[in-house]
Amino acid sequence: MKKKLAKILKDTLDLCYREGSLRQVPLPEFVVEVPNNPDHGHFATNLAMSLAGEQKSSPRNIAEIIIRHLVDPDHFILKAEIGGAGFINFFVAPGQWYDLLSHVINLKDDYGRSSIGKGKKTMVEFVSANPTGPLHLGHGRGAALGDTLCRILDFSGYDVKSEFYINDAGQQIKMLGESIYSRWRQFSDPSYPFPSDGYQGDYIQELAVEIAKERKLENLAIHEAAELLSELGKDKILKEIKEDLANFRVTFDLWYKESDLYSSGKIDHAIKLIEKEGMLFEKDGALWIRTSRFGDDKDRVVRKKDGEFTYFASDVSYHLDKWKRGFKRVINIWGADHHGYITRVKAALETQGIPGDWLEILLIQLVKLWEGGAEVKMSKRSGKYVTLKELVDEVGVDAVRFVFLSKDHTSPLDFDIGLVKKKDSENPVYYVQYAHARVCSLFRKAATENIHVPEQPDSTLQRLVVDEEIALIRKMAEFPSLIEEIAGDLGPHRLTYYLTELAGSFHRYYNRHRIVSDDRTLTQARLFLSLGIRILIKNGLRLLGVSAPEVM
RNA sequence: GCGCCUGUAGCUCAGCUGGAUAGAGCAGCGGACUUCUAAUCCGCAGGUCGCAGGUUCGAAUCCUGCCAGGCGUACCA
Repeated sequence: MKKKLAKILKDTLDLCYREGSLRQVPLPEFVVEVPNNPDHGHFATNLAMSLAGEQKSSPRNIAEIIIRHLVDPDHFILKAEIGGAGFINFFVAPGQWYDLLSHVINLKDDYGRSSIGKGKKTMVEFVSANPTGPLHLGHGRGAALGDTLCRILDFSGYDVKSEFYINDAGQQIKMLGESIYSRWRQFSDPSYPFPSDGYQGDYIQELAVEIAKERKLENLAIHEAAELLSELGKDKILKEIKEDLANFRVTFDLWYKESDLYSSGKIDHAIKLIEKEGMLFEKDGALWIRTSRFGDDKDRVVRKKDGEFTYFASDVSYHLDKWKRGFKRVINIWGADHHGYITRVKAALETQGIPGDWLEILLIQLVKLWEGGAEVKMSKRSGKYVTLKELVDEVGVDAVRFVFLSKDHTSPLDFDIGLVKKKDSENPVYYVQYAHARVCSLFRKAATENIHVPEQPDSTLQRLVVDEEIALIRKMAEFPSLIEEIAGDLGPHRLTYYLTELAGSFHRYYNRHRIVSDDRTLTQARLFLSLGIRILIKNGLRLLGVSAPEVM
């Protein structure tokens, strides 16, 4: 509806230019928005104010000219007024609202779907946890965000793929094997030393027990055993990670192994490409990329003097590979502690002429865990952190996803276990889900009274005249543009707020007005309205990966 | 030192990319279930938007400088 209004305004300006009542100037930026104050109409625009400078006339004057010339062949606008310093406030004709509600009901699950993505090939890479331990809450936050972005981008017409990058090469995997080996030896010899920076969690012992049952470790040399344990341990942990994610309603289209970059020679190839551009040099026995040419503080090592590639090397080659695979929009979700990495990766890509804005990196700020007023320190190595699985088992997928998604990812998330553990109430997700269940209950009630709502909305909609009813429909109208905006700015937390507001408006309406009553046509009209609410909540929750229960 | 993120009600956070009187949820106080689900609703109270300048018709939002907190600044991954 905002778009329709914007078009009317543009047509109106054209008319004014042709007529000479306004000086022809380039179209200024202006917005059509929903005012907070209902007295300010259903929609408002600042068009006249943003024209004022170029027109050398007062905003209110211009507003008056625009209102007088409004090009509105469909009688979309009921009335237009000047407000404040020069806002134009629009009141939309009631029939438009009924049309919109009908539209929602007809489209059902597809209401809000769009094609603005134009099939653009897009990748969202997220979680990408090292297969050296179970997922923690930070991973969970990234998982919820990435998964929801995929759902929203897909809904908005992007050709989107989700990918998990598996760091299955390098030092940390070696350390995993050594850690398991030590724990295994300690079963028979408690004094056997444990690596100082080994993985501390209980899961290491569990893996040792499990693998010892499957394989004979006794006959192997230390390094052979450790290598075997690396391999098997990594696979088992990865399997567990996949299960935890699936349980969290997160699935991936693609799993990409770091080790494949080595075995396929892609790292060597990437380095050759960079060398070809003259951006590679040798110093102190190591190989460096001239990332400082592209905004980095200093140059970075890709191959150490011991001949091993750095993690940075595989990351560069990984991203060059993403480019080669033809992705036009690439979104990475990283932990905030990786932010120092952004410039150097982008710099390395720029040596190949890949523009910096091709890669969108979202940094997830920390999830801080509180229990009983004290902070619970999390550390991947300590093994003391609460895992995603533990939290999900305790609170449920719906609550965890909703809470994770309800904050902008740029701000740290304080997660009070005690509070969220409570399964009964106090959790915003229940507020939204309850509205959905309530609507379902209304339909059950109506059925017992032998009231059946036709498939297609009809003229009874005209019985919807109360302010709250129009406000609800107006709220529904915002959904498609909200989804479009989120597909652009990647801030899905706004959807959780939207749903909370929508549910709130409905709860308020429900408490104030009787829906199923003796008045048949009114009942039918209100059930249509409720159906619209149900569709919106279900669609919104689906995009968040949260269920919409019919009974609570 | 340098870089990134953050600072809005007692607490946790929104604030639609510069708009009209800054909003929710918790927590506090007071109300509403013989009536469609009270996991709900209504009311009260709570703010120098970290501080100081600047940009303009207009700033929580943009620019600069401070202050405070978090994270990062490896030939680690």
